[in-house]
Amino acid sequence: MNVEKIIKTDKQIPITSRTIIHISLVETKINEMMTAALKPQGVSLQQFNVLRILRGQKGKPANLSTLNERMVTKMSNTTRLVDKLILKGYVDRMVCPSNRRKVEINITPNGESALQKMDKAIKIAEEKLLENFTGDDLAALNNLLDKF
Amino acid sequence: MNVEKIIKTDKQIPITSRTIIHISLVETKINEMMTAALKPQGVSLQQFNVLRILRGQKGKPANLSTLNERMVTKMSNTTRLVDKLILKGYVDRMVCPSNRRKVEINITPNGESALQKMDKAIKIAEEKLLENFTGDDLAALNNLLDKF
DNA sequence: TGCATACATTTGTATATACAATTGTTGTAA
DNA sequence: TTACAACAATTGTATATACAAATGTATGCA
Repeated sequence: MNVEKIIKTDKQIPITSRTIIHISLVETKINEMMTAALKPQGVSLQQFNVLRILRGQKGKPANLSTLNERMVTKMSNTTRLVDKLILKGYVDRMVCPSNRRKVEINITPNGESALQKMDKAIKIAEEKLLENFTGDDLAALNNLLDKF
Repeated sequence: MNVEKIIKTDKQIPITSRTIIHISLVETKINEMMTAALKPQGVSLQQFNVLRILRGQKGKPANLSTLNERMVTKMSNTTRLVDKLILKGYVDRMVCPSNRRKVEINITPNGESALQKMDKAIKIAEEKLLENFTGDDLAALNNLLDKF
């Protein structure tokens, strides 16, 4: 991790920036590894997250606002994200009968079994990412991140 | 920060994922605040980083590979990033006379003064982001992030 | 009933990014 | 010298994302 190198390029960068830059670098690394892990399944990280949320619904359909609330994405993208999952046959979408403004999104059996494969790949990637951490480290890290 | 809410949506998400998701959420928050801070100056976070690197060169021109090495971006984007900074008059680019495959990129006086305004805006955003952190917290956080 | 307003989602458009292929330049070995 | 590989940057294309505007639906109220 080359934080120091970046900081040192410009003496006028304040020390507090180090943390900010460091987080950004770590996040980039995480993103790259997760994306690579999901590549064989042909889904993006965001698509994977949608599938996980849907599984957590346990059959109860989710509408777009719910998905959006639990994700890190903007509303306009959620529509297109779901579009792509439909194309892959991993979810289906229908107009909510009780309120036709809403849509109901469900994970398909096909989606569930694909998700299981993704879980395995993600788990391996995570173990690799976190190999230097003890349980206490992780707890401490979470506590610190909560301060943001 | 709504990490728990996300985790709880799907019981099958392993505990270690909490940290990973948490970092991603924090990074998103940082990104949003920094982007908002830079908006009045009309530059993206990436463009700001290029300008900082160029300032650190102290007049010595940087070529694209150098910029790229110190950034979190892919090569193909660096070209277009610099294109935009040229349009704004913040940097200039010329073919390197000693090796015509390379280019030399410099920050302009115009760019330097714009960068000073950006520094101020970023500093304010950072202080807001880090208001709950002590110096020890920041040191601990950096140490933990180094384990990635 | 009719109309304004709020809600849920979608679409349009500009910009950003990733990845692969391409261009132009240099170094080097037959 | 020429042919070929390596290098540095750029371009093409597909996909992703942000933001604003538009669509269709429901609700409240005169």
